[in-house]
Amino acid sequence: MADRAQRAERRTDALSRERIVEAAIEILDAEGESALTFRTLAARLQTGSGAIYWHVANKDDLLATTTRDVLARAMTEGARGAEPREAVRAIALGVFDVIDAHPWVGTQLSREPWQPAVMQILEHVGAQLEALGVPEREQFNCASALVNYILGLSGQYAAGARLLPRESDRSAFLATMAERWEQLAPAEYPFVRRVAAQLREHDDREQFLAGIDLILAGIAASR
Amino acid sequence: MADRAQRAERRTDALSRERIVEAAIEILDAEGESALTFRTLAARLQTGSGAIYWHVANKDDLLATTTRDVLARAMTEGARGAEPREAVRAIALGVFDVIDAHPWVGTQLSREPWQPAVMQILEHVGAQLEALGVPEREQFNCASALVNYILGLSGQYAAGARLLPRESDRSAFLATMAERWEQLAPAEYPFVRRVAAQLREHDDREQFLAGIDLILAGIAASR
DNA sequence: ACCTGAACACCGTTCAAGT
DNA sequence: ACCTGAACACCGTTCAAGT
Repeated sequence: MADRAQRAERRTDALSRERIVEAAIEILDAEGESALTFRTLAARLQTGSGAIYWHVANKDDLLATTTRDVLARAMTEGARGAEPREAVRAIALGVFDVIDAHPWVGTQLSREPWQPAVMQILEHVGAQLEALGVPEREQFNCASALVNYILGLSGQYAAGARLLPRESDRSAFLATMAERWEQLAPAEYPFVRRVAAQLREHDDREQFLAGIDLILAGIAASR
Repeated sequence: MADRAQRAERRTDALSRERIVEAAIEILDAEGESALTFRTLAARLQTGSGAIYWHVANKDDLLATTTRDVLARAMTEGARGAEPREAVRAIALGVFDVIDAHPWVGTQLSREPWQPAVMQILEHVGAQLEALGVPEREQFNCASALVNYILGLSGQYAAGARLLPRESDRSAFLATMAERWEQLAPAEYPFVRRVAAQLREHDDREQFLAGIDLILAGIAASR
């Protein structure tokens, strides 16, 4: 009996890849990318920093796994059943919402090429193209365009969140940016100055979706 | 006379923002992103690492400047005169070629939001939209779609180059990737497995351009 | 005003030593 | 087999001291 209780307790306490990844996600969400170190992680798991290396290869491995895990949840939810155009929009919005909730995912997605998380997005987007009537030999280009657009926005959005003071909101950030745009040299930046007002009022999510729709329209047009 | 000669010599030796940025670009090009530290930079400039801080604010400042400088050369070249669709393609290809030649630029572009280098791309792309007949209130969305797509590909391409052994070429890298795609679980990755063969043969530059054309077609279609 | 370079406060990663 | 934690080889950045 004492034996069993002890074993059960041991098991709860035991380090594992899953527990490490879970703790890493918690730190990333609560305190941001810069707060995740092997020392803080070891402290939270009440172990030595070297112990972590028994379960994960290195920091890149750890970050790729956290990213894939968080993204996988969003990927399985949306995009079931729906009409293909709607499915693509749902996948894209799923990714957007994950990055809105966990900006560090956006950073991570553009750090390693063709990492598992990116493959998931590529697969789910690509799976819709057949139903959209895209010829086989153009499917790769179309999927690549959609994925690269999604990754590009992810990166910029995450970068914005990274330099956002924790309390301040996105609209204040956009207002500051818009002001900076308006102060650019008129001769060099006529276009940027013209759209500065739109930056202030714009909704990131809507603009993101507008880009997806543009690519979908392009796919439909060049079919 | 002696005085003048000395002054001239001093000037050549003197540290300056320009010389620092120039040396940083040389290191980045020759040895990659990980080789650029304030210590290697100071050694190459034959000075102390602290001296660099007199001329640049910090490493982010330095990297943002190197990125803007390298990109600015490409930006001013292409895209003059031409028909607006061609101009957009020329701008995009200009960015692609810069990143092909200096992969670290791709990494850098997605690290800070709306940095000078990104503003340059946005301005040049946006300036073509009026001529393309895009209504004012949609110009921001269209420019954003094009820029985010360009940045997304930049990031992936640079990430690929980062883990490429220095001697090996891109096609070997693609072959390895294609093999890995073919070994993914059939049930989970049917689409990716189907396009794996295309990955092996595909041309990055052409695929990049195909994406630009897709967005341009979408812009034309939803006009 | 500009430069030097040691010092500070960190990192990721390794590894001998423990259990 | 798994964990500990000191040690190693780095970083970016600061700053007293020099010229």
